[in-house]
Amino acid sequence: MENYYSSRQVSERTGLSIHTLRYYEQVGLIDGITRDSNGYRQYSESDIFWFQVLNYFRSIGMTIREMQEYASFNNSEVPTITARREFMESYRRKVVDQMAELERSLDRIDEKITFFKNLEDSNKLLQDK
Amino acid sequence: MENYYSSRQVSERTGLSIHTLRYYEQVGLIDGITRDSNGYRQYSESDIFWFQVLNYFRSIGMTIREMQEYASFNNSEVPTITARREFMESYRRKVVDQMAELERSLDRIDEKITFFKNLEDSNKLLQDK
DNA sequence: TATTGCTATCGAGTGCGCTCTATACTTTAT
DNA sequence: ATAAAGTATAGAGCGCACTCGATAGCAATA
Repeated sequence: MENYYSSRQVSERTGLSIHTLRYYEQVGLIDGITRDSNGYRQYSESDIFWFQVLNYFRSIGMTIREMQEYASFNNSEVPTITARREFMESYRRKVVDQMAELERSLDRIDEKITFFKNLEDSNKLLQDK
Repeated sequence: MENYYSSRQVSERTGLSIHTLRYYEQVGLIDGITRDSNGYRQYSESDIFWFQVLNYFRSIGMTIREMQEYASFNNSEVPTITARREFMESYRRKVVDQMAELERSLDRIDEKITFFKNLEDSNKLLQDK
């Protein structure tokens, strides 16, 4: 009595394109998808849930490679909650690093803007003479 | 009495690879580079200065397209200081937007981490019983 | 029954920003 | 004189994350 869903339905429920669903399968982000007698994919509820997780990861800027690492916890025998938390904490640090990098860029942009403002001011002074 | 520099020299002084120098020329980020009798490029001091500006832009995450827009000020007749300042202010806003996006990601990551921590805590409680 | 529409696979194409390869000519060092 | 090193062009390749196209089988509707 399990419900199955077509590619189209999963695409609509996850916001991922049908092509992306298959692409994620191809790169090993999801497996074990059942097929009907015609070879059509039958996605389960838990497949949809997993795609939603992947979509969440995508939305926070995670790379495919990083998702693959996370996905490997699914096939693991050992307890994975802690591993998952640590993975997220590690990813959090990457995001913090990215923000710091942007912060540095921002400072350098501000210097540039100040530089141009000073130029504009000197030009104005020249014209006032 | 102008000094000229070879690709290699410019590469060393700017930190850009020789291939990147030519690539930047190819996509129109720099032009008017003189050649010697054998067709070898002779970069001027101002070419080097411009490459350093481009490298700065690259370091703050600017795309080639954005650099091209900025480069167009070089060939402009009208006063460009103000245009350049406004361009940088506009780019500044993009960077601020990117930071806000990362900030949102960070919040969502923290939720996830909290979720896992709660799971770990309940597991611990179960084991203590 | 015919047409439309959904699904399948495989492989190519896209956009970004390089990066590298192949081939050929020139310059410099031994 | 020869070999090594530098420069030139044109075009291919790369890594990422899709995205699209071609072709074909299967399904639902008029």
